[in-house]
Amino acid sequence: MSSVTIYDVAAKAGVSIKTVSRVMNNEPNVRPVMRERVLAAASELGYSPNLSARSLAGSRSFVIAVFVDAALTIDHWQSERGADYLSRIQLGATLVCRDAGYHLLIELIDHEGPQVRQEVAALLAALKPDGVILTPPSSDNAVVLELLDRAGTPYVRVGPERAEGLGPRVHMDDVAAAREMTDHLIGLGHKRIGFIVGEPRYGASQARRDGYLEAMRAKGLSVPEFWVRQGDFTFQSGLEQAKALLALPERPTAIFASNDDMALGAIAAIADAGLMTPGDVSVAGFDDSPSSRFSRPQLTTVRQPVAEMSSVAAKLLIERSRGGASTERPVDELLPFTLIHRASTAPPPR
Amino acid sequence: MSSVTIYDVAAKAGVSIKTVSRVMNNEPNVRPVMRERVLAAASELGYSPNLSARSLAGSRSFVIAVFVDAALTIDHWQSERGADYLSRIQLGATLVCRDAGYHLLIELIDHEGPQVRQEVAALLAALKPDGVILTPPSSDNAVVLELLDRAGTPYVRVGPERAEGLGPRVHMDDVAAAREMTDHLIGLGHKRIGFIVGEPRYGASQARRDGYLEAMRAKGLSVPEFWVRQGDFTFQSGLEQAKALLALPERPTAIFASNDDMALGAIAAIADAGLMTPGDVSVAGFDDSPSSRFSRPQLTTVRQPVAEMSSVAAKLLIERSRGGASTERPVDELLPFTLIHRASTAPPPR
DNA sequence: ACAAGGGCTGGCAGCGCTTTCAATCGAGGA
DNA sequence: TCCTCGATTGAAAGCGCTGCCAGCCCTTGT
Repeated sequence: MSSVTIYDVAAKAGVSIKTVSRVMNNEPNVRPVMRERVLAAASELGYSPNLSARSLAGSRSFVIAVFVDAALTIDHWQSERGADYLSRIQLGATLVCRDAGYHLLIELIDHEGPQVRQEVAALLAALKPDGVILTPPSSDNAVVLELLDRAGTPYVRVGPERAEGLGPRVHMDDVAAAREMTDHLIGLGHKRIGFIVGEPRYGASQARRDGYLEAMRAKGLSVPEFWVRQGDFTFQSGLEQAKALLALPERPTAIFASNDDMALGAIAAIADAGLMTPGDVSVAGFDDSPSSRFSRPQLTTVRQPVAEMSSVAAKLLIERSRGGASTERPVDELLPFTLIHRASTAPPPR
Repeated sequence: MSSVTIYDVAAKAGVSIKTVSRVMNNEPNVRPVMRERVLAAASELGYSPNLSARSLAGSRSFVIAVFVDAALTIDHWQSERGADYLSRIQLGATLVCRDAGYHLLIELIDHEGPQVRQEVAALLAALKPDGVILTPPSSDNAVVLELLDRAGTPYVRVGPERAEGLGPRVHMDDVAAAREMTDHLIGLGHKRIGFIVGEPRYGASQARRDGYLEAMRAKGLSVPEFWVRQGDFTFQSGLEQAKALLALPERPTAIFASNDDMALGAIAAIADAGLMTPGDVSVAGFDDSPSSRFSRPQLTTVRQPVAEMSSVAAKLLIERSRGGASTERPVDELLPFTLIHRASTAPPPR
């Protein structure tokens, strides 16, 4: 109940509270002897500085906030994608925060509607976080970015659609990833490769399609318009669009879906059509979601460095909150993806 | 940068800061006229009370912390289960917090090892959260519970193993759920029903097995020991244990796995054996994880009210932090589960 | 030997709020 | 009419810490 304060430690160590403060903050200009004595007293008393007091008195709050879209979370919280993506984001950030003595605050933001401005402003005013990690679609929300800038709160945009000039970002190269996966399929001998596009509201959807198209064209393969189908990241849409592809007179020998859920849908469609994966039709996904390993056959897919992105983001923010000013050039971290070759892709039937 | 303080609002409204404080906290004894005037001034200035200051001066921090096991998160963060469970926990709690003006803090706790005590103590001292939501295995960790009690921090245990007497809890009846699912299988005509137990460190594993055994015995069906296989909640273990079951001279006509991942493993094993689900062998799971809908056939499973549990937990904590003292009898909320009948269960082959 | 420049410590004034308690104003009761 | 009580307001005292600055000591330079 009655917790240990800095005064208690100071008294026990026989120093002033200012010295205790110095020790707790790892400031220089404290003799090792003093430091030891204070540390001993602190640990004996089980002292831990009060965050609110630190935040109120000083310029740091030791809090990193993560902005997550409310509608998205609620709509999609049952889908593989949402849950998985968010967990990974959190894992990366939480680990970094814990090690640095920071704390992670999750905030649901309602991006639709007119109250965003007020909501976010209130949040920033109340919390004064040392940094904010923006997940899509926050990463591209003009209002949010403006308020953050105006409040002077450092932030990092994770996986944003729009390019530089909008503040620090940590992302991966969706175009290259899709291109490489397409190259992989072409390398196996596929020439007729169908593509299922993701939910158009996500920038990643366009990027992945572009990568696919680039790779096809680079190899001189024509891409009839009806090979590129519009999905929405759900299993169901993958199922339907794959069915449509399979119904074509000259059906594709491979299907590349922009995420794993849709790829699983495609595998289901292939099975429903009495065909085999990858014997008759290869399937590639994107995300390396947990279920990509549970499917039969296991899915060839692209692993996104989601946890890594948020952990880099958290590190940047913490570093900055410690270091003080922004001495650096604009941050633009590009993290590597990985192609995961599993069993769902193989050479086309000859 | 320079934010709006209570003084600014007080000045603008022509009242004392105390009155502004009263209005912001919805305290009684403020004339409607004053209240209006203050509210107007506050909204014009875009004022939002500083959380740290409130927490430092007052007795509330407006922060609810969620304790999550670190090892679990890291080990299993790739598995369906971990990610899904956690997201749901967070969804429920975050929504409630947002509506109540509270904030959700995620804390990774390292339950193994000797430093738990110090780690948790430091956390509580630093944060002074108004409440803590304990997820398994925190829900049953003696050290954590003791520290929480000693610090006087209210908490709610979500889905704990051990029964009452250990503080408030919100949970579901795993035994009944497993019993009902088993009854469902028996009702379809199955008599030889194999069971795959989950990771033994989880209380839910025992509970579900017990429910299965109860149902079998209640119907007078004997359960040879080798029908009950030890898994560990992973797809792989489900696959292996199901293989073992299928290899039995008189193989079961149904397999009930204590979670969906293992159930998916069982479906894969059945397919590998050249058999059909549910034509030859029915499969039931537990969790209603996203991928339970993506499997072919779609999985019959039990939906746990995870988001509901955490949302109830958050509500209880917020209520208590507002209401003040603990006037109530020990909290013990039992939330209903739901059997989800999908395509993986059917009558046994005759 | 003396001044200048560090390294090390403590003092003190808040940070922006809530709490406690005192003060003021009316209305109802003796 | 005077007193009491409740409803309203405000003043002052911190909450536990950090930022700034003054003061001390000991080293170094000349």
